[in-house]
Amino acid sequence: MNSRRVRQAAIRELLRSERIDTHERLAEALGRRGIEVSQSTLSKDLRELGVVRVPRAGGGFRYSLPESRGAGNDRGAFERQLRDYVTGVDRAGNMTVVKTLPGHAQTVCEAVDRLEWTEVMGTLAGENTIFVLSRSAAEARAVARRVIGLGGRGEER
Amino acid sequence: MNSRRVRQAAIRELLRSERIDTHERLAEALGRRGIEVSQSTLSKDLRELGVVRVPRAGGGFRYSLPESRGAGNDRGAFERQLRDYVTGVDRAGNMTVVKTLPGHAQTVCEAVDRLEWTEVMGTLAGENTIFVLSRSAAEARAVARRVIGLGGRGEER
DNA sequence: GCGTATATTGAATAGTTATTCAAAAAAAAG
DNA sequence: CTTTTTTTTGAATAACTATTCAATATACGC
Repeated sequence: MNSRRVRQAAIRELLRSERIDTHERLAEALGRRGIEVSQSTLSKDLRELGVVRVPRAGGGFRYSLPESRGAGNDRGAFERQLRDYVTGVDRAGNMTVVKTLPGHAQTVCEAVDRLEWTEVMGTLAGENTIFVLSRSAAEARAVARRVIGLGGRGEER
Repeated sequence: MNSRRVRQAAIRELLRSERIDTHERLAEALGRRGIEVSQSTLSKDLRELGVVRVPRAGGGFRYSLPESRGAGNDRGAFERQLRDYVTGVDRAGNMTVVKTLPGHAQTVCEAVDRLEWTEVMGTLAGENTIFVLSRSAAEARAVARRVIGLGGRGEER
């Protein structure tokens, strides 16, 4: 049959472009594209596609495809990591402090490194905190702004 | 309080060493280590740790930590990908055909490349199929054996 | 074509996970 | 130490996802 592959292709496309968090919403989104499908079938589809439901920093979830990690410099993926794992941003002098979900500092740190922002001199990751060193306070402010811009909710408490 | 962090550390350790697929089993495993905890608390813990439930090739699931991908040549990670995504292995002459979950061929292919097995001359990935070219049938047989050895048929851990 | 094997599907249901809410524990403030 | 505030926790429950099973559709062999 054909519709299965067609549907799974549509699912891939959708998950890449939209934030979807339940089978039901996925079914709705597919419906808008003229593809009617039941929740149980979606469950099977998602398993086959290896789709995973990742908790997002701000609460809620998002389905995520296992991206075939290309050359390893996929800017979008790094930014997504910031968006998903960063819980707060603060700054002191030329140092930016980025807080992440526990256990994710290493990952996010790596992402920051790979983004190769000019304002970043170096980084250091702990358990759930990253120190980002800049040459000046102005640059650090820029770093904080960039992180917040990606959705890493700035300044808490 | 303290027990929360202790528990989450234990969870990390457990998920790295054991194949766990439900909160309930996780609670049991923790119980064996003297840590009593409810399902609802585990739900919160797993969210905070960013743990994800990945579908396994042979059926079933496995909780997985978001590994901080190190230098990008983590042998264990590559082998895990084979174990999790490969659904079948076959061979024809000096060509090994590896079947994967739909959409995972690229990923698995990358992993095979990075493992740098001497018997592998080159690889080519489609949608859910990989062709692995070897210099001889004997080598191809070796490749197939290695893949199967990693559980390329949905094994136990 | 026809019959048979295989695959796909959804409704119902079973199984799992997330959230709510109130209690209790810790931490902070006085 | 006492009061107040914040955090952590589990029971109950809501929400969501996986599986079963029977129906239907498709591919296959003849």
